[in-house]
Amino acid sequence: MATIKDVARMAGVSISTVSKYLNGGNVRPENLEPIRSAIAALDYRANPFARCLKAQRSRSIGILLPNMAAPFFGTMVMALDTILREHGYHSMICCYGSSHGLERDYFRFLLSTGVDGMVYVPEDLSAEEFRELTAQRPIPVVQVDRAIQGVETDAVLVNNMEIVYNGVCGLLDRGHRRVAIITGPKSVFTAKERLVGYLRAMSDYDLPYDDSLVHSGELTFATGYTGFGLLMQLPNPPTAIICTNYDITLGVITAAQERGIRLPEQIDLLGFDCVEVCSLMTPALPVVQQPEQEIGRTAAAYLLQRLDGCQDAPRQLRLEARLVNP
Amino acid sequence: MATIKDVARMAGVSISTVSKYLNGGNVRPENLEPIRSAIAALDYRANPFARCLKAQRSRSIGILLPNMAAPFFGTMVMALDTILREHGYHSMICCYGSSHGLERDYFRFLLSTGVDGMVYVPEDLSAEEFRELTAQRPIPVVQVDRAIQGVETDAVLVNNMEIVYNGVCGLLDRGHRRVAIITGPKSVFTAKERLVGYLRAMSDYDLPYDDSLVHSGELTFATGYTGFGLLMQLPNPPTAIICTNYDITLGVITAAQERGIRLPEQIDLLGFDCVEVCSLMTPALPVVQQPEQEIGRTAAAYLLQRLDGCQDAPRQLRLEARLVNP
DNA sequence: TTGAAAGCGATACCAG
DNA sequence: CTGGTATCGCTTTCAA
Repeated sequence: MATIKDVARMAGVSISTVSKYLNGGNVRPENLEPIRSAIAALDYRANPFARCLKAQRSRSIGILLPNMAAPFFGTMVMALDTILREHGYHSMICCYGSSHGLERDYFRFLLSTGVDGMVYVPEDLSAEEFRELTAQRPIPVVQVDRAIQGVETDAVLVNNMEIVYNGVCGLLDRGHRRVAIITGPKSVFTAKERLVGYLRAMSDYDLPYDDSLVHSGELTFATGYTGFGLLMQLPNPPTAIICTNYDITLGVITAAQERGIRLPEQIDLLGFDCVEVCSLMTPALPVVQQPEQEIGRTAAAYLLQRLDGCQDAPRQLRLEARLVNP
Repeated sequence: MATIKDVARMAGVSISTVSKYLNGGNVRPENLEPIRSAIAALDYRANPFARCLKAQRSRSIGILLPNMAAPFFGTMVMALDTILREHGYHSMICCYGSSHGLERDYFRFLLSTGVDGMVYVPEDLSAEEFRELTAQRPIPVVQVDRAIQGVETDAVLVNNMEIVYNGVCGLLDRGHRRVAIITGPKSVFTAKERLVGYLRAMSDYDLPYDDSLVHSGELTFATGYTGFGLLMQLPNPPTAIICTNYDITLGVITAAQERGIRLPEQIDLLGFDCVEVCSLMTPALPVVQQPEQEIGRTAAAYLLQRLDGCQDAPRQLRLEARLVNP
């Protein structure tokens, strides 16, 4: 690879002049052409490491999330990445999956990689751990989809409580009285909020809390699949179920089909995130759709503002999910 | 951030000694402890840019693909990334979407970023352009899912032709005679191969080629959706349709539902990639499932071997897709 | 405007 | 084994 030195030599000017040219400084007109052609001839490209070493910034953003094979996150990340790129940043994506040690490791890793900022979907980190991790190198972080209680950063969230409340009310209005919920671990922010929405709706309809109707586990297909089985075994099984993420919904639908239970005739269902699937069932199943793209775009905008020096108080935005096929 | 200099000073040794300690060299036992505690006290972490500048390698891999919100690519990338990471590499993911200028731009960008190797799902680059792009900085590239004709790199592909051939034969065996295909642009490697599989099956069953049964467009929902409409308007519409990717399949199913056409009773369908959806339809629709994880893992393995200095002739592997719900 | 020179932080050679 | 030093490629003073 050609270096700036080669360009300087070939153009017959000094290194500094080339550097100035490269960085938009003023260069005597008669020097312009030689520099330009030298760059072209040598196909010169600045070494990014040398540049970052000097500049102390990488123009890269860390993105840390559980899983990007899930359409929700995949779509969100694409939107995020597009905006960041338009502004000269590129992203380093890390997925910690369900392995909890990884979340902390990757957080460390991204920091050590020299990212200028971070978009973070937290799952298992405490406020204290977060602070400890970020103490060394304070960079702007935007929390997305979930927020660690007690950590004050920009956050782009969704109105989980309300949307589930509305969804459950819909089921109750249709006459259901035994409505179950299959949801993620209580430690996960979104799972907790969605559970609250469910509980509040049940309570508003004067239905007593029934522990056997609340099934929580990992945010996986298996949780939905086995959860459905367990609910069906109850002496008094539910007549409707609400799921709180993509994989759980798929698990439930699959389990129902395998048992020959027809949705929504025999068991009513409110799905989450998997609009493609729910909309294609006959009849279409109601499902919560989150504004993935808007989430990504907003997170990008917030982060870019911070990178631009914005010092406003941390903002916490709630975007609206909507009910499809209600 | 603390530098190696700070550590050296605090530990009372020279910079070189610290460096040696860091890189697994031999250090006098009594120096070990001071160095260790200095590192801990200062929370020292090597500056990645300085390190890369010196080492002339970044330990990062570029991943260039059309779209990672698609489950096929999302899953593939997750598997790929996991393996790479286990071997000390991290990945830089770029999606060029449907915007063709981007493919070349991002290729350039990834190269300029200093990646040590690349995993590449090509779409619009010619062999010549590819060679031109890679000429400057020769790094190992593994082509995945698709391969540019005339470019000799490792490639991990799928048996597109055979699987579609088998799928179409299945439809023909069930008595269908008018089988249509909705597929991607002929310029896309996989679309072309899948089309060949279709044509060959039709020809093997002595069915004359009918241009109106072959609909090709972008690999999008819209193509499937409108393609279905067009096919239905034919004076003599098909009785079965084969789709050749995720979005197209979704588009077709949606269009069918909106028109109240029942699958597979009225129109038989062979889907592609969207196993979640097809398996949950009643009855389940046959669908081609690709070994996403294996593709990712194999690509990673190939690349790691090259990074390790392997100079064998380029390998081209065909993994087997399979028919689900046949 | 230009160019010499001092770093940025880490590695590796080589003499001690 | 240790530590001084040159070097990686680039940016940025600072004099001229």
